[in-house]
Amino acid sequence: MGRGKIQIRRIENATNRQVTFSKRRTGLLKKAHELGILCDAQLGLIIFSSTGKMFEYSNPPSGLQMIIDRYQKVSGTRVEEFNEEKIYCELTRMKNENDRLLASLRQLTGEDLSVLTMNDLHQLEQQLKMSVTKVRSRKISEHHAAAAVMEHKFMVPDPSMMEQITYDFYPPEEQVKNLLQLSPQFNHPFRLQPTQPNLQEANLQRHPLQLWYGYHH
Amino acid sequence: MGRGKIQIRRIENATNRQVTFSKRRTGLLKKAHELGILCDAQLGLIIFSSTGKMFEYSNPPSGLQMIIDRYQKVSGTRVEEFNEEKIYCELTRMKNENDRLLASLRQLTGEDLSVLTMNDLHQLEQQLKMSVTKVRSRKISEHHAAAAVMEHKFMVPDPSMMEQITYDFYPPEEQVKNLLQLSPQFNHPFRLQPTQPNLQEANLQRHPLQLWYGYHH
DNA sequence: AGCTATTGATAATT
DNA sequence: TAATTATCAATAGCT
Repeated sequence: MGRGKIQIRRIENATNRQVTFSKRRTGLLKKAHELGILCDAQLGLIIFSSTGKMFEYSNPPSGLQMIIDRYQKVSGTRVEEFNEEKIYCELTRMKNENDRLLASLRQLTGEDLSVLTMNDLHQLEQQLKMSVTKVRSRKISEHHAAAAVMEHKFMVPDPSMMEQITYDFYPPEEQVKNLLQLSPQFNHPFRLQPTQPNLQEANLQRHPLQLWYGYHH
Repeated sequence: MGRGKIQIRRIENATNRQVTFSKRRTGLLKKAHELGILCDAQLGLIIFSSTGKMFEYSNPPSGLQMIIDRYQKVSGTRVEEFNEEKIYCELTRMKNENDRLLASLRQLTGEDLSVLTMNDLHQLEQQLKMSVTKVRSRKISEHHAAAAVMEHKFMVPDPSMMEQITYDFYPPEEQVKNLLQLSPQFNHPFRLQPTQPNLQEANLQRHPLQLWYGYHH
């Protein structure tokens, strides 16, 4: 229903996900509203975004709470007591997942290699070399794509340009910096130590329930 | 959205109303489902037809009751329920942290470079080169430490050994494998796709309360 | 936030 | 009721 068909699966790009969420949420609320009006139905809708923000809809004259009450009566399985233990288990599981990911990152950045055996180090080095290969390959693709845009056509690689291109791909050693301490405007995911907390959820930051610690500064 | 435009007002013809209700209800549920998947949102929907029949939807893995509970916590003002909402926020925050870490990993492994600009790619490549340097440095330290243990003393580097050492540090290309698909016994943190779930928390695995999903397979 | 090319949903009809 | 299809509506990709 747009410029191209999409697969119904989680949108990985956070920006796209947010934009799509906003658009489709609006569309969904409109559809819900229309259904209630057209067919004289009573309906309630609750949405929690991935950032924890809540949206709700209910068609007048009944409020969402009234619809929920009606639902509770019909379903009759009101769980009075929320199982907090399950949430804590989920938090624990996610924290461990986080720890694993962080340990992986620190190995891939060479920040912490303490637990690795000699054989692990061998394999890690190979992994890194493979990554470099992929990055270089991607750079070449990007370069060609950019060139195509500039020239409004795809360029046939010109041998006379290769030296310059090669030079571009391998900046002088003077440009080598610790990528974990990049300039503030550089804020891509592989930056491990952001200078500020994630402000997308300022409301959450105001209540920093720190159940665990160790990698949030 | 059909053979003709319609006004959004109650459909007086009962048959038409019922048919439209059925069609639009299906469409609404589909839209809700898609929104949940695409944008990683948690949502619940309750519909009562004009004849009193109830329909509901909630996106897995959380049930409608759980979403209602969460709604009650947010909309309600009871203090004892405030802490639970903070836990939800913490879960959300941690999930986003997880997303960031995973994105970083995929960049460091070259698995997903799609969002990076040419400049980012430059910096990422430098980061990877630096990692390789650190890994090699670590390997040398390890080698010396091992040698010291073997000889019960620290060895002074012997120029005649350096060739052999160097060879050890750079295995033949035939040994280069995809480190993300290592043998089962290799279970170090930088392995991104374990063949089995982390069994360190077997007790938690028995209660897999999956509040969200999208990157656990 | 706006703009369209496209896909998706559905009102009318069979 | 279900299937078909001409139309309208929603929205994906871009700017």
